[in-house]
Amino acid sequence: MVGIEDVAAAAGVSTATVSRAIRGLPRVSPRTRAKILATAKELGYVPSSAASRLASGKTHTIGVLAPYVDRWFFGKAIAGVDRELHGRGYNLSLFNLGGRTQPRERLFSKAMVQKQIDALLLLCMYLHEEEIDDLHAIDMPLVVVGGPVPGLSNVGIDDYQAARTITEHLIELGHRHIALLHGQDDSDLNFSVPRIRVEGFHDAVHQSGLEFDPDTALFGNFTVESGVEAMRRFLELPAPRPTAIVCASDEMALGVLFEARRHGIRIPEELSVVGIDGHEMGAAVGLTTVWQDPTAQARRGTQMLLAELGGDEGAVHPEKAEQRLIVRESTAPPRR
Amino acid sequence: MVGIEDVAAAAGVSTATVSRAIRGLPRVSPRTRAKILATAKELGYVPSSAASRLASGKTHTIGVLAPYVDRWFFGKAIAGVDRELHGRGYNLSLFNLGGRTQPRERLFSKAMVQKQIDALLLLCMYLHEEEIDDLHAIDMPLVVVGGPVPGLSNVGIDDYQAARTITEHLIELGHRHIALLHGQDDSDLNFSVPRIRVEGFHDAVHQSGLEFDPDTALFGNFTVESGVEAMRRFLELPAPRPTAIVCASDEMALGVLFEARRHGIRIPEELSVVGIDGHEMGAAVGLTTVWQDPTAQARRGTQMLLAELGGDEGAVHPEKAEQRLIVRESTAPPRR
DNA sequence: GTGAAAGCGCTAACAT
DNA sequence: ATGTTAGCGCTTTCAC
Repeated sequence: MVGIEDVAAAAGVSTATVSRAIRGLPRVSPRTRAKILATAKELGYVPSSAASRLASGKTHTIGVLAPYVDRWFFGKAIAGVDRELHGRGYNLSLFNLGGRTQPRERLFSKAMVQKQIDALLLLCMYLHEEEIDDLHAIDMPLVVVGGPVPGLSNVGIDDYQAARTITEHLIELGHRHIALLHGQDDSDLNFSVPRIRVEGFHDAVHQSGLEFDPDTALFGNFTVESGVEAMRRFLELPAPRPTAIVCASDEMALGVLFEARRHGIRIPEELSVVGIDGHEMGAAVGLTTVWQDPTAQARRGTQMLLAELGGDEGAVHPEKAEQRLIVRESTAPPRR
Repeated sequence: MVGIEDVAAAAGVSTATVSRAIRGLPRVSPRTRAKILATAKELGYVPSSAASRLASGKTHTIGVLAPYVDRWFFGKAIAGVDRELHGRGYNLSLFNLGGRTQPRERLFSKAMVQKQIDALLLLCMYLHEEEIDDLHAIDMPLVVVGGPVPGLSNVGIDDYQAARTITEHLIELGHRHIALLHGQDDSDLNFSVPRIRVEGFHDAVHQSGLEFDPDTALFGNFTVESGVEAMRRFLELPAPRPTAIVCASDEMALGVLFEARRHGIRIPEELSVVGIDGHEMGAAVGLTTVWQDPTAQARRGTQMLLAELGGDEGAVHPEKAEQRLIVRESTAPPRR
């Protein structure tokens, strides 16, 4: 295996100079640098990242902690991190804590994360109290993308406003009896996104002088399947049923839409359905939603991390992301 | 920072013993091991992965090379790798070559991959000739999950058979005029999955004595959006239009379904639609398909990699994955 | 602008 | 079962 010494010898310089030249550091004359780069290429030299990590203390790796990778928001976000890292010589290390039910190790301050990465990007997820504590104890640039985590900087949309916006859209159309399909699970006190969206919904309803019938609160877990099931339960509700459903995510809204069609319920004539997220399939089926861009959010978060690593203190800071109401064909005034 | 020497000193043993104890190697008495583990915990010792990598030459990291992370197959597969690695002390490093159009570096034999990982799991993708060559030159356990790459072991379904199966299902129902929506792009000679699926389709058609009208060959890129667009083009076809469409992926089939409904075309009465993959949303909308499980495939591939790293020579080998025709409500005999 | 040399914190022989 | 020690291949002062 050709090492830095071989290159140094072949180029007639010291290893120190080779190191500087390869990394593009100053204090190397153009001629020397050119010569070194040429011989390095000729010899097929590839620096040992292990040695470099040990000597420099930098891993040139960003860790991404995500609860899932095969769900819309997370897949998009990871793609964003990747795109931002790609070409900058940084690696992306993916960490997964497993779902919220499975037993999971406390790994924040542990080996898995510690010393393996230079910075951490956390995708919104279910967190236990102690995990949040661990997070605060981590001594490296850290940003969360998605829902806010108390005390940590995050890049994401205003979920409260998103829920209000979409609910008010329905109210403006004339709906007075609105059902809610949310992903709130009372055990998940620390996953704030579902809760915040629910709050936005309730506030919009109440401040419009309407009432919310608790019996029309449906539960899901943010998947299409849970939307399908929720719709089945909705159909068992006693008449008069709500004329609209606010879903806490597009994926659940899609499930609702699909199941509604299956039962011959015409959307939006008989039932208005809205979601939040801006899932691509929503566009294909005409789902009214509040759009957001997880990829862009993750890119922004990654940029902050990189800037902070580059010595730009304070580069990591909270930042609200773009969101936009997109009215399509799943909403209309109620018939009654 | 507390290092191995601190632990050794505090426990009254040598660093070598600490190393063995921590890694669970034999030749350490239970008492000693217990004592070492205790003091290590007490001191908050965390091994430096950089030092360990340098000294051992092992990175304990598996690289995953994927063209996308935010698409169904890839998200599921990455999740599978992660799940298999999780708990085994292995890290997952995600590499992305960028789409097929963007300029991309040749990174297989380069720094990004070399010396950063112990093994590579490749997710089926568009590969240039020279990239395949690079792949063959890589000196580490390597497996591909998904479509086959010439000369490399892969875990995946029989795409040819999947396409035949789904096409023959239509033929058995009585369809004689079948359109095809594929993802084949003639420039992508080396991404075999689209091509193989197309072959399966053609063979099924021809061997049933039917003819395929080239004008009913629609192109897409495996996304829902491209399915939507393809359906628009389908509707512009002169009558008599095909009575069924075979889509090379469920995502495209979903797009077709959505757009068909938008135009008031009743599925399956007026048009039968089939896909391949087993996408969750397919179940929700009643899409007939050939199901496969990318997560399981990736887990299997990862297991092979890990076994090979564990000294189990020949652990990596080609293996066909499970696939199954699932008939739902998007297919029926043609009306005419 | 360049070189010499001392680590970085482990692991792996080998010795005991 | 445990200790000794020589690296692993870079980076980084500090001299020159």
